[in-house]
Amino acid sequence: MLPTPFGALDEKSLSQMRYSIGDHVFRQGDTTKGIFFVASGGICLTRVTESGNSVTIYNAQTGDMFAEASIYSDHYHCDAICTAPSEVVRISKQAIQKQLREDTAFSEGITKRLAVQVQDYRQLLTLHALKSANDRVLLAVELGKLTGSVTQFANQIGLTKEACYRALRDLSDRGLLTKTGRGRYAPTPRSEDRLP
Amino acid sequence: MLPTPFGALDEKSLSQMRYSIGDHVFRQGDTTKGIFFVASGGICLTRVTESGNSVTIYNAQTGDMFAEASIYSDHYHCDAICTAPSEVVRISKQAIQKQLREDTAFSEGITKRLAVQVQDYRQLLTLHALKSANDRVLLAVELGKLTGSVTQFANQIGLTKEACYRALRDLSDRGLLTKTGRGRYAPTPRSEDRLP
DNA sequence: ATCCGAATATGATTGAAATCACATGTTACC
DNA sequence: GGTAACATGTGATTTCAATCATATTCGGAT
Repeated sequence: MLPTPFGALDEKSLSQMRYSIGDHVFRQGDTTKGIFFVASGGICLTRVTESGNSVTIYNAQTGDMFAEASIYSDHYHCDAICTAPSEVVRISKQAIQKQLREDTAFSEGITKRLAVQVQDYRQLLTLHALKSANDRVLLAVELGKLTGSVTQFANQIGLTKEACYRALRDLSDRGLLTKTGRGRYAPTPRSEDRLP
Repeated sequence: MLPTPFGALDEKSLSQMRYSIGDHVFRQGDTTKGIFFVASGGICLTRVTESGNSVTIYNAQTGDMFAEASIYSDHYHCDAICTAPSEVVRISKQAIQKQLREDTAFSEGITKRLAVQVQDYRQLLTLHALKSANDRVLLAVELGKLTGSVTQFANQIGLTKEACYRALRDLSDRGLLTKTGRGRYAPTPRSEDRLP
């Protein structure tokens, strides 16, 4: 089932697609055909900068949507690349625009989604503003950003994987993080949280 | 003046407030009263994570708005703390909700504003992802970010002012930028742009 | 007119992350 | 079972931005 408010849309405005690792869902510059929902798998949104660097701007996992803002622009501004065998639902742009005009609840839902996205980006920017690798990694882990691989995590927070591993080890040594498995780390609960 | 489309709102739905350093604009858990515009000063949004740490999620400066998503939730999910003597305009939640229902242009304006912000934040994130000071400064100048003081510019793009001055000089020496005055730099037109 | 604070600008030093290199572990696939 | 691809993890070295220091210029207040 699609997340609110997209459940209100007609079946005809949806297309089920399947992708393999490395497949492009769309490319930077393509004309916008709609927005997407990851039924299963993972789609990574990356943008190639002028200097040739590829930066991850969002890592959509099962249950996530992506390219929501494309309703308001003519072309995609990033690449969407499949990182795991995926089932993706494409929601037609025309259908969304029609529903926006005719259904106020739908319109409200869209606005809420965008507001949340703005919050997420502000959070990411705040993260990138931290200069120390330790500070950055600690905050990112506490915000729950370390879900997949450390490599992806490192890319998302703007560090090399090596710097990331080192920071994770250092923070674990200092007791600020707890290593819960190979490549798995969690924040160590603060003393205030424990009962006396 | 408030950014579009908030100018459409009645004067009665706005409250001008003044805060000193350390004052709370609102607290995590407070019932939502509206969204905010920083007329001058600075407001820091912090959140207490599950592990008990207090983390900064956004640092709103003069001209920024914050807590937009609170229109759609009953309680604020972070603290808003004043970091510099500030003038803040509170925009009533009820007034916004009323306007959203009754004024389609206003509703569309909100949505477009959020969509534009999403694009802007993506651009800023792309900028921050560049590791080299030269690359970052060059791209930022090309994007027209250097309008006010170099000090502000440096802060915006996540570099120290010293690193910024050095990059500006280096890029000028290499001919990629042109110094147009004290603290003023502009991109050197590429050869493709000049007529033969 | 002059005093003060902030911005501009640059030089010297240091420190931390990038880079390079490499070993091991894990998973998927033939 | 073998191997290819990739993730995890760490050590050694280099690079480059942060930091510290200092001089000059500009604008606003007295």
